[in-house]
Amino acid sequence: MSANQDTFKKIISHSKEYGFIFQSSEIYDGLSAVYDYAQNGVELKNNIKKYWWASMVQMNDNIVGLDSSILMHPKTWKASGHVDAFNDPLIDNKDSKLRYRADVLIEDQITKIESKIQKEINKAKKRFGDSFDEQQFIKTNHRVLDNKKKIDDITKAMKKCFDDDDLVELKKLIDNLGISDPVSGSKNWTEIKQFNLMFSTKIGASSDSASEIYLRPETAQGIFVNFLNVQKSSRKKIPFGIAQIGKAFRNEIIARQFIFRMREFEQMEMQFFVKPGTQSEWYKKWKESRMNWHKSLGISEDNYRFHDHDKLAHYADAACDIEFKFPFGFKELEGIHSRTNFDLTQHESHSGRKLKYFDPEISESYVPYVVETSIGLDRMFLAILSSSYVEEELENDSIRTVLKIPPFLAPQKAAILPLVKKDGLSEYARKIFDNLKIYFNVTFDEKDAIGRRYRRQDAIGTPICITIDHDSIKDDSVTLRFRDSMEQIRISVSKLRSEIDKCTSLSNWLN
RNA sequence: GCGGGAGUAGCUCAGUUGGUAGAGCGUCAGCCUUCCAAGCUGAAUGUCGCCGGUUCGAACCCGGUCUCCCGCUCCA
Repeated sequence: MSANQDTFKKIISHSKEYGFIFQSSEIYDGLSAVYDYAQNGVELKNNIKKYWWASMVQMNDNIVGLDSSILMHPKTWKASGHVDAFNDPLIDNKDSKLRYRADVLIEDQITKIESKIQKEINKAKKRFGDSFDEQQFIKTNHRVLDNKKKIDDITKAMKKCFDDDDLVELKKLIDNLGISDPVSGSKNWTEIKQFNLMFSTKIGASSDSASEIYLRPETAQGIFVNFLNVQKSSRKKIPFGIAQIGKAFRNEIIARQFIFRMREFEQMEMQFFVKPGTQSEWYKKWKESRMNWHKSLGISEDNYRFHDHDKLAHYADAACDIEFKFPFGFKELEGIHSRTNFDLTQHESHSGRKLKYFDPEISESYVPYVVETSIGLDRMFLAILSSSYVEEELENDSIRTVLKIPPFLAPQKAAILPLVKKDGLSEYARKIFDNLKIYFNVTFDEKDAIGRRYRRQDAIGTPICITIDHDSIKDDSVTLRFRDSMEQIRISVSKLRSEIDKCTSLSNWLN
């Protein structure tokens, strides 16, 4: 096991032990790839949301928020392309243990036949030289015609299988074509199974009137279908953006790596609507802007990199990921996509409604282009957790486990700790706690030796410990002990609020 | 979904050829302590992942199943 995997295991254990993340329905043996956020996890997660929301919506007067529903009209997913793209007929090779998309295997076969035809043409070209009439050759050569017919038959057969949803026929097609595993050459295939990555449920309580509906596989479509409503009611002019935080659902074939790939997950997305032709400039701007946001967290910059997409999705004219160095390697944390006008145009044609913006500057209407920033909240959570988990060796050879979470994201901002329980220290400390809890998430602990209590707070990432001793009662001063440096300073009780605020307030990180 | 590994207290793990369920840490109660874990006393916590089989008897053997980890595979 590599050191990184070891660290990853420790982080998973730590998450459970200190109340960050539990597996869903654990007492029933859990539910695969579904997790719950516990008392400290929910605070951290909420703080990440707050920071993102403040950075995007509060700090940009041309971005507004939205909270659209998880359930949407079924036509949404037809328009977006998910109904087609998220349905894969998959087949396994029993010998090589490899899995393929059945339609891709058949298409590969077609490509092979096409190259046969091309070879035939090239051969003839050589033979006949300048006098070669390619069109005539294709029309008359029986080998070319045979192969053309083959392709035609296969295409038709495949189309029929998909139209009829007939996977048995599709399997027969693979057998009849003698398709073998490109790696092993084996023709020992399993049956074809249909995988639908979208969760479906029924809307309508009575079974006869109920119709199938999907849980959204991404939050973006909720923004697109509301585009004109938001634009008109907010009176925003292009360029402007709509931001949203919400859950999305994917029935992943495999879902692994803790909260990195879950079936129920949360996205923080912003769709930025721009004038056609200006998209690449905005794409660049948001690419840079989003990377700066990540860097503002103070996590080592070596942990981030861009990954520009070579193969673009059907809707995009440019796309990249911001990848983060998770314990299991660099993986996608956020995507920035130039989505063109694909989504809005699709919704126009499927809904029959116009989704055009009238641009007063040029007195013309158009379907805006869209630049999307989309970040996985759970991945962001994991990025922060895994990069802030530190095991420090101290001078006395003891190990200190500490979560060096950016202070404004920490679940608890401060812990109030009476040095000893007696002599009225607890009562005095309790008063301080009651005064501070109005403004911050603070916690109170009087059990065990003071050093151990510091370690407990280190383990959940509390940036400040406030220790009350015998002098405190005399002169109203307390000791502040800082998580990262373990340094201590003495301050007056009256300055506590401003001191904690200075260290942990979100507003210090904006801009 | 396939292959490999694993599942015993909150955590990390012991558990002999099948014979009454264990430790350390943590947690809780109390004592002692004026500043960086491991001082003292006591306590709680387990359907040994789950179901079935073999057996006089199963944490241990067998079958099934669930979950997790690793590798494939898939991935807007």
